[in-house]
Amino acid sequence: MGTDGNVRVRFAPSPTGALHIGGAHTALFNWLWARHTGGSFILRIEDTDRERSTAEYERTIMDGMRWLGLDWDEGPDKGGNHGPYRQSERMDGYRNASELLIESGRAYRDGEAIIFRVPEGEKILLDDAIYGEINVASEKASMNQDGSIKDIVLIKSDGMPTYNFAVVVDDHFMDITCVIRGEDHIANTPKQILIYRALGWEPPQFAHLPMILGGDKKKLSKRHGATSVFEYNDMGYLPDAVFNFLALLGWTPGGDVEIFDRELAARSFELSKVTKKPAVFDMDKLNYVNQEHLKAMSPEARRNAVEPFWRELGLHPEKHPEKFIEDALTLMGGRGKTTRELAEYSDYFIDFEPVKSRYDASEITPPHREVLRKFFCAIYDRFGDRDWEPARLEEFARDWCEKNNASLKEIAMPMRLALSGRKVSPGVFEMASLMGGEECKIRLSNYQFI
RNA sequence: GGUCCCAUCGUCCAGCGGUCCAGGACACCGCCCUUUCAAGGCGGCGACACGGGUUCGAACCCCGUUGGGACCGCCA
Repeated sequence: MGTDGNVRVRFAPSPTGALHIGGAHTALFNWLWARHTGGSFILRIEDTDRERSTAEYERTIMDGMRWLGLDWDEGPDKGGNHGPYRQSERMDGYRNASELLIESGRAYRDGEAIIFRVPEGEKILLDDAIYGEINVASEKASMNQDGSIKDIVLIKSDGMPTYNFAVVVDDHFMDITCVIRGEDHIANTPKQILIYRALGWEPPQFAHLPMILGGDKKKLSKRHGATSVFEYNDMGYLPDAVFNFLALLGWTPGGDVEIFDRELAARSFELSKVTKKPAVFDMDKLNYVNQEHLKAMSPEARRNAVEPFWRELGLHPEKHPEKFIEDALTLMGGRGKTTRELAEYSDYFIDFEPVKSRYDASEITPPHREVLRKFFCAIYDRFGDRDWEPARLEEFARDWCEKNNASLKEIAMPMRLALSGRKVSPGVFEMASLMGGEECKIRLSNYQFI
C-alpha cells in the first residue's frame, strides 16, 4: 500500500450541515494520504437523505474545505472520470446492483424496499490500516437489540439507497482504493464487506480514524461550542493553524515537530502512524498553535488576516499606509492568540477614538500631571515632531527621569494609557515612534499631558 | 443489554523487549528579562489503570479485571 501511485481516497460528507470539526479531520487525513502518495482526493456528496440534504450545505462544505486548504481532484463541481459525484445522480447504479443481488438470491423485495439477506456462519476479517485485524462473525454484523440477525436494507421504500449500500456501490465504481473515515463507521464495515462479497467485488482497504472528543471525553457536538470550521474563522483562527492542530489529533510528523505547514504534513504523513486512541479537542493547544502561526506569518499575510476584525470593530485600517499597519502588527509581537484578539488589542494604532472612549486620565493627580507636562515639553523641545527613534526616545526619558527625580514607570504608564487607552501594550517608545510625534501630540494633548 | 474498539503526565503526542526510576508540546507553578503585558530563556509539578502470565529482561507480547468510547434507523 501507499507507493503504488494509484491511491484513490475520498471524503464523502452528507450535505445536512456545515463542515464540522470531525468531518474536517476526516477530510484532512484523506487529503494528507492522497497528497503523500501522489494519489487522488475525491469529494463525493452523499445526498440520499432527501429530507435533510440541501445545495446550500453542499456549498458550505466545499467552502469549508477550501478554507482549510483541502483541494480535491474530482468532485461534483469539477467532474472527473469516475462520476457522478453525487449519490442522488447514481440511482441506476444502485438499482442495477440491487437487482443483481435479487437475481443471485442474496436480496429480496419487501414492498418498494430491497433487503439484503445477511448470511450466517461466514467469517469477516477486516484488516484495518490503523486498527489492525478485526474479526466479526457475519451473523453479528447486523443484529437487532435482542441479538437476532437483522437483514440490511439496501433500497429504501422511497427508492433511495441506504448509506451502507450506496457507499459500497460508489466506492466500487469510483475505484476507491482506500476508505479513510471516522471510527464510528467501524461497526458498519462488516456489513459493507458482506455486500462487496455478495456482489463479487473486491473491497478497498479500510482505515478508521480515532474520534475527536470534547473536554468531557464525549464525541464532539454542538454543546462543545464551535462545530463548523467557519466558526473558527470568525473567532480569529487561521486556516493554517486549524489544519496544523487537526493534523496533530491522531498523528505527528515526528522528531518533536509540532508546528508545520501542509507541505511538510503531506510529505511525512503515514497512515500506519495514526493513533487509535480518541483525542480530546483542546482549545489551549489550538490557541498555542494559532499563535505560533500568527508569529510565523509574513507581515502582509498577517495584515490581511487582521483587517477584517478591525472593520468589524468599526475601524478603518485602509486610511493608513500598509507599511504602517504591518509594522504595528509586528510590534504587537506575541500579543494575542487569535487574529480577533490581535485586532482588538491593537485598535489604537488604527484610530484614537477607541482610546478616548476607554481612558479619561482621571487617576492622574495634579502633581503627577505637572511632572508629565514637564517631561513631554522637554521631549518635544528635544525631538520636535520628527525623528522619533525608539532607542533615543528611551535614552532621553531615562536620562530625564534621573535628572528630575522621577521614575520611568511614572511617565511610561500614563504615556501608554494616553496613546493606547490600555495598561498593556508593546513598549511605549516603540509605539510612540511608530505613531509619530504629531499623532502622539494629539493624544497627549487630549489628556492635557502637554 | 448486545457487538466492536481503545487504554503512557490534566490534554495532545514519542516509545514499537533491554539505551525508560519513561521523552517532547500545551496548560499550570516558580525564576530571569522588563516602562506594562505578551513573547523569549531557565527550572518545577506531572503518567506507563490494575492483576496474572511469557521472558534473563515488559510501557512495549498474551490473558483477565477495571475504566472509557463507538455502533446497534428504510440517518449518514
